[in-house]
Amino acid sequence: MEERYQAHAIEEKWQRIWAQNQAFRVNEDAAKPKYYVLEMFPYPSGRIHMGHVRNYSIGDVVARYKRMRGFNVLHPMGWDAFGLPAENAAIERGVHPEIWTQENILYMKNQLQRMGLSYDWDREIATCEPEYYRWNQWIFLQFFKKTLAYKRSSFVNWCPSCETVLANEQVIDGACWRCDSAVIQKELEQWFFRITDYAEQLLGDLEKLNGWPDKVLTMQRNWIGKSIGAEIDFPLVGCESALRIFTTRPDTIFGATFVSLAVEHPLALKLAQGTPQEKAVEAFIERFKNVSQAKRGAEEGEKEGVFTGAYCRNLFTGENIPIYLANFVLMEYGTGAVMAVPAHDQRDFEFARKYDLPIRVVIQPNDRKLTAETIAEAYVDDGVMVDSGAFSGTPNCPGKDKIATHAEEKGWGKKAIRYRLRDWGVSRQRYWGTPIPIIYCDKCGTVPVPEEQLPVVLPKDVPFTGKGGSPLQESKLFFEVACPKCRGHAHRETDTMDTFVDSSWYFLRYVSARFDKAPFDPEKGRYWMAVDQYIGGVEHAVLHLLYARFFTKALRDLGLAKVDEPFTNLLTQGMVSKETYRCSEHGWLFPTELLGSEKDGWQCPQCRRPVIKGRVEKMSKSKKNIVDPEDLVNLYGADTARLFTLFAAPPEKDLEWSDQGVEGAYRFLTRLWRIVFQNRELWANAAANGEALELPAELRDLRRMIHRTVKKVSDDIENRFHFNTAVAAIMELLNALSAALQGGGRSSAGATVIKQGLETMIVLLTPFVPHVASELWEQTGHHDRLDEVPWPRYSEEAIEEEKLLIVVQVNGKVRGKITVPADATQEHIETVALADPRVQGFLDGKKVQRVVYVPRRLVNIVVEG
RNA sequence: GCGAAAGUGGCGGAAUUGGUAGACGCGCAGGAUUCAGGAUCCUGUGGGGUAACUCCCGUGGGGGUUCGAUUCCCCCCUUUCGCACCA
Repeated sequence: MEERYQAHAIEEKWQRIWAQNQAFRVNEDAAKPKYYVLEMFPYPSGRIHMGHVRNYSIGDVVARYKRMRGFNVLHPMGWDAFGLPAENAAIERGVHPEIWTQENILYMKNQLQRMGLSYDWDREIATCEPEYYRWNQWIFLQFFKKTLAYKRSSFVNWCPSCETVLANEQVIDGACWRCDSAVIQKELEQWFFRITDYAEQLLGDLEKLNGWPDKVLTMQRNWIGKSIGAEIDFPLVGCESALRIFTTRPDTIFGATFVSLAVEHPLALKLAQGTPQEKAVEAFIERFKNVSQAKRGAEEGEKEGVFTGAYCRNLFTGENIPIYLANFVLMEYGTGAVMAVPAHDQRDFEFARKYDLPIRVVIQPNDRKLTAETIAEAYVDDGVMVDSGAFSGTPNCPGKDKIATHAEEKGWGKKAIRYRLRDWGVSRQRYWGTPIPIIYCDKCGTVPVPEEQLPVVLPKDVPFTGKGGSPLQESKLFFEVACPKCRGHAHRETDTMDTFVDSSWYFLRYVSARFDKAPFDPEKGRYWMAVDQYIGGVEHAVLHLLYARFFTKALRDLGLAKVDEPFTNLLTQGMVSKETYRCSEHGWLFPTELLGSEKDGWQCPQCRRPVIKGRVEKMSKSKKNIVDPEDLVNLYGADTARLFTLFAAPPEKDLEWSDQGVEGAYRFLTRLWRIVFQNRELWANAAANGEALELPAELRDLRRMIHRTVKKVSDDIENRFHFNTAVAAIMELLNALSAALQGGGRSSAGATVIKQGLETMIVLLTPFVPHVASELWEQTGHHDRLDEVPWPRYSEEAIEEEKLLIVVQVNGKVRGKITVPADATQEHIETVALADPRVQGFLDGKKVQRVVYVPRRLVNIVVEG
């Protein structure tokens, strides 16, 4: 090795050593505490991006730290390998999705390995392999048995021109991504998972997740959206049946002056038949039925509706009230019908004003009196029920339950709880996903594929045209099949599963990645689960994390998983962003193509107009502000890439890219290398251990700093994940050691302490920059591998200050600083503080009213005036 | 509109329970070294006043609690994110 820091040679060397020694392979070991750290696995899109580098650097610090702390660490990696881009590549370039995916995996695996990430690669999985997705199918069959998987008709995005189903991300502004035709909603039979069965548990168990960010918990809570209320019947006038509504405000029922229905409501058209309103209702339904809910009220929530011509009875008031269709009522929530209380619901209020419907105040606030004529908006807060028959005078909160109870007693309805959460539609009319293991027989109907016939393997002989329905229909070998029950003519389900299914249990697969009797070995699951630390982007705060929680609970109820929750602690890392440049004429520009200079202003290479330095934005191709990690590693090495992303910001915050910041990280490593390398003789000459030595004051200070750095770095990693401050503390230690080395006149005691400081620093750096740390460890004569060295300990005694710096304030302003022995009494400290000449100047003979003493920190002298 | 988080030097960010605001890094300035450039090392670096010890101001703005507030409370402004008609 040369005296110069050669990142590439070092990194290749250590990656080879780790691979040869299988350094990060783990097995169950009852003797050690286990620790399962997991980063969200990537989609093999082709190349890793900065977000991956950041995510996996954070995870690797945790994994390496815990290993050095004596934990048996499971740190696996795999590939979320099914999905749309592979199929798009097939359609656009004629590459088979499998080839495309496997090539990407190979390339990206190499990129990850060049980062020096400490994965147990023996446990690598790819969800597109039959050995993996057969268990998706197996789980589907268990769900099917328990009716957790069921089929019903539902709407999909449909491009009439391409004649194909579109995924949500293929719909751009309501148009097809390929041909730009308007997308319509088409009804298809689809498979669903009954996640709503678990709504209450998914909500309740959020309480257990103390290690999750509040933000994510709130998002999940809102997504599940529990509402407590009542379902109440409003009998139709001139008809036997009744209209059932759902409300969370039964206390306002005496103010219900009409009822609103969703346009999809089954009775919407029927009610109008034979009335003068029939034509108007038909037109209204026609107008809105193909418009997605998001667009229906796009114009500032403009409320629109139409009278159906029919009436129903409010059983509480005995009145007959009109039934309207309204654009803002959702068929999917509640019953698709709501009682409208204009005085106490803003939407109903606007609707009533627009269509001149009666407004009746039935809740009065305590501090003023509302009248229907004077209110400018709905009153939605609490108060006392008025004009509510026998319930008048009741505070509205208990009133909610009283009304609901009354309705139950009379047989008019029941108490009800509703969730915003919908069942999870898992059918995709796609090729590159897990085939749904179902067979349709002409005689026997829907027949599950027998478990012993799994996996149902994806056929290879499929054309990728981007037209028509699922490509699987085109494979005769796949499609045509004998019924497992009657051997008669049958065909396979051609839908595949949503790729979120794959990622809903992959963390369980890692515990026994090659197990072939079940999705995972329950014994190993018992040892490793739950994931102690999960790390990934906040964009998965709802869907992926909710589905994974659902699967864990469902697999627990099947007797497989033994935990209620999959992820004990969750860290959501911020995104990586960078400044952008744009020209008013030519849009976003790469910084490398700009003309001019930072100082004199940049110019557009095409039109020479001045370029505006845009905002700092998330790195994206379209904004042209991407930095490719591969370039970074080629230029500086993996350790620099890791160090920069860890040092520039704490993990949960956004990280703003800075080329100069990268230079700074690299400079630190070269400096570290140089200082250790140039002082190698320390290891030949210095005594082994400085702890027992009698040291002069300045060396005691240095030793104290070494111990304090160990404490600081340990705390920052362990308790806060604040790697930036941990790295800063190590930098400070290097600065102090460097100063001590330059102090000259090095005594043998000094050499011993400095050597110990440098060694400690190398060990502390291991989780962050494992390659250069390992190499320096070896260069300084160690024969053990650094990743197997235990994490350093600090001693409370060595951290203890000998002298204290006490701040002296006068009336809360710092006026002096005094140094006292650590064991000085309060009395002594106050005396010294008052005697300080600068402090005296501010006291100026004024009367001391009070002296505040904060132990070991400060004295505040309060004087008059 | 509702909900959440945040606002600190030229920049990224420190200050863990109310106790020296600006650690560490970047940038910048000066110096050393060098034929020169680069690299490296040293010193300085919130703003203002001062010959100087020192003093005044300063954590988005305004008020409050406190001996003492970046930190706690109230009001306002800005930014980011999430949900957006869920009855």
